[in-house]
Amino acid sequence: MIQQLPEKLTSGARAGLESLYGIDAAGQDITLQSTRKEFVGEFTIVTFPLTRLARKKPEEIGTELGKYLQRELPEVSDFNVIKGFLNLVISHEYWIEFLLDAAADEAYGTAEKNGERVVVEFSSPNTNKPLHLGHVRNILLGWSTSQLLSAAGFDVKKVQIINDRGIAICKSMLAWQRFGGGETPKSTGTKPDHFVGKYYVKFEQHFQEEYKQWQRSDTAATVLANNPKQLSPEDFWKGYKNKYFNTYSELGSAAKDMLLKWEDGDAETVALWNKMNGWVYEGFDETYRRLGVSFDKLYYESQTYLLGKDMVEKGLEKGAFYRKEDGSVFADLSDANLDQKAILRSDGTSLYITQDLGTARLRYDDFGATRMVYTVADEQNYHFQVLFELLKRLEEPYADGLFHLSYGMVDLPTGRMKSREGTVVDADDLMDEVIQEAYQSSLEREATSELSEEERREIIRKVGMAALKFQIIKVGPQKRMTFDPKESVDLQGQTGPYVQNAYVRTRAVWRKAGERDLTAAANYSGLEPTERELISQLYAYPALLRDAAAQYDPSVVAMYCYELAKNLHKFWHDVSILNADTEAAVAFRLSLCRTVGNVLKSGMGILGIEMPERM
RNA sequence: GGCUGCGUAGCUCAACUGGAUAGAGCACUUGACUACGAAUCAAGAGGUUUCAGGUUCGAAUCCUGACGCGGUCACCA
Repeated sequence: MIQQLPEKLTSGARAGLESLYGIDAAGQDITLQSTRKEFVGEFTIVTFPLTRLARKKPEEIGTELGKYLQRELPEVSDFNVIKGFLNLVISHEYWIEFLLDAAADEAYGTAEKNGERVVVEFSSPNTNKPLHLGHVRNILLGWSTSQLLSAAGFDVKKVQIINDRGIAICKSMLAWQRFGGGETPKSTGTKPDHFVGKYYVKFEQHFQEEYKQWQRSDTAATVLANNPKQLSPEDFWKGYKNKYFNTYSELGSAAKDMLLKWEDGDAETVALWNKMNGWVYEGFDETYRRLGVSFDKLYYESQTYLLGKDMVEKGLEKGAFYRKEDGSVFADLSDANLDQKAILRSDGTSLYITQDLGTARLRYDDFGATRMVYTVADEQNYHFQVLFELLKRLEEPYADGLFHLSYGMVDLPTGRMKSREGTVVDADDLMDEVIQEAYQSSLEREATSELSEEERREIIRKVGMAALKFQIIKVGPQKRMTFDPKESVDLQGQTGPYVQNAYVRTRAVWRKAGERDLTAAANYSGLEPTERELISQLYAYPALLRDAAAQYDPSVVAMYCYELAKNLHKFWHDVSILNADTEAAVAFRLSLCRTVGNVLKSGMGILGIEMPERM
């Protein structure tokens, strides 16, 4: 279905301006917005900006333009003017026809395939510890954005780059080797990624212990005495930790040795590395499965970390980069307000940014995508500015389609999550918690009592996950958010289950209605305000999806679903459906329920939230 | 300190990108189940949109400055 009302109204308004005032309005912006719900009408034209052109008061323009539109456009049945606002009422017939069309269209709202391919990266964890709340926001955001782009017509490929190498995983490996005593996830009954994470923590504990002991040594005393800023020992040692790790620490050098061995391809080390990463992936897979997300392709840093040198060469040839005397390669981005940036070390080895250049190219070669979206927290804003600028200077074919889906970090009510202070909220625990809460809540209800135990468990899972997901996705991506676990288990108010409940109601009434002949719906007359509200909201859905996709912002969809659900609940309360006065009203309202249900399911589906048939 | 983002009800968030009396939810107070499902609805209370200027018919939104809170400034990732 083509959305044309806004275009018709604005072009009609332009024609009106020409006919009424002889203004050449071809290039004139017409401010069209949806009418606020305290006023009558569905669309509003703001006439303030037109006063200069027409040389009349805003009210007069509103009235004259209103009359013109009512006369010229069959879709406009009435209007009213309040100050500089011309509120247009859309005709009953138009709405009914629209609704019946939409009710018959299963895919209502989603766009035709546009043939353009986009790669969306999200999650991209390290393999040394389990996923936590921060990853959850990343994953939900990346996933829902993928779905959104897909609904907007793109051919989406979902990828992640797994940071499977480096010092972090070596710490876990070393700790397990030294302190593990041969235990395994199976032997301890631990989820495998948590098992590996436990050894990462264990490494840190032993390291801290070692560090404390060392601080009492003579060497340490000398270091402390030479402390240039005269800090207190406590503060000094805090900042010295990395230096200690790299120079004096036995555990530190053992971990670094392990990394070197890994880089040399030492068979034993690589086997250990494979074993522990394998455990982590097993655990991640389960978490991803529970979150309901999947990927089209996984990139592993161990296979990409040497990439990018050909890009460096290309940059040198193009004159975009330059080589210093010591052999290092830099790009001068100062004209883009981004400074000098190192691209290659003087020993010729890659940097993080080098690797990202190579990976971008690799993805292009793999998928031929003209757009790439990176779902990464806003602490890396600068990095992506640099990366995108470099790719632009390399004149890569996808350079204009790069987007950093930057999002704010997740805080707890107690402040920032800190692994060292044990305040990190684990993803698996969090899911358990919300599902448990949904279970408690379901005990008070009868609605699902005749279902089997298994069906009820499935509903409870959907409800709990909806609460968690909606809570996170409804916040705009750029915004740093405070996540209160107590609120995430709320099932009432502005929540996922609230929206689910609206859907369930639309399904319940249909179950009761059975098979029906709905042809009478076309004869319905006398739209209630709550029905008009629902219809114009449904009408806005396709454009809303398009805009949300253009902005890479799934929170827009979440808010829309909430508003639609809210109006459905109000409608439900205000009017009778099956007991309506006329057969036409029954048929019409059933159609309305069907379409609202479809759109709710579609919108929430984009967010990765499943709709139960009962709850 | 340079660059950058943010600051809206007690709390968590909106505000169609410059439009109407700044809206929701939670929490608080009150009312509605003999109704197609009350995980619902309705009502009340809650605001100098951090502050001070400016731009204009009109500012939470744009500009300048101040204050406050993040992030980032490696031949780390």
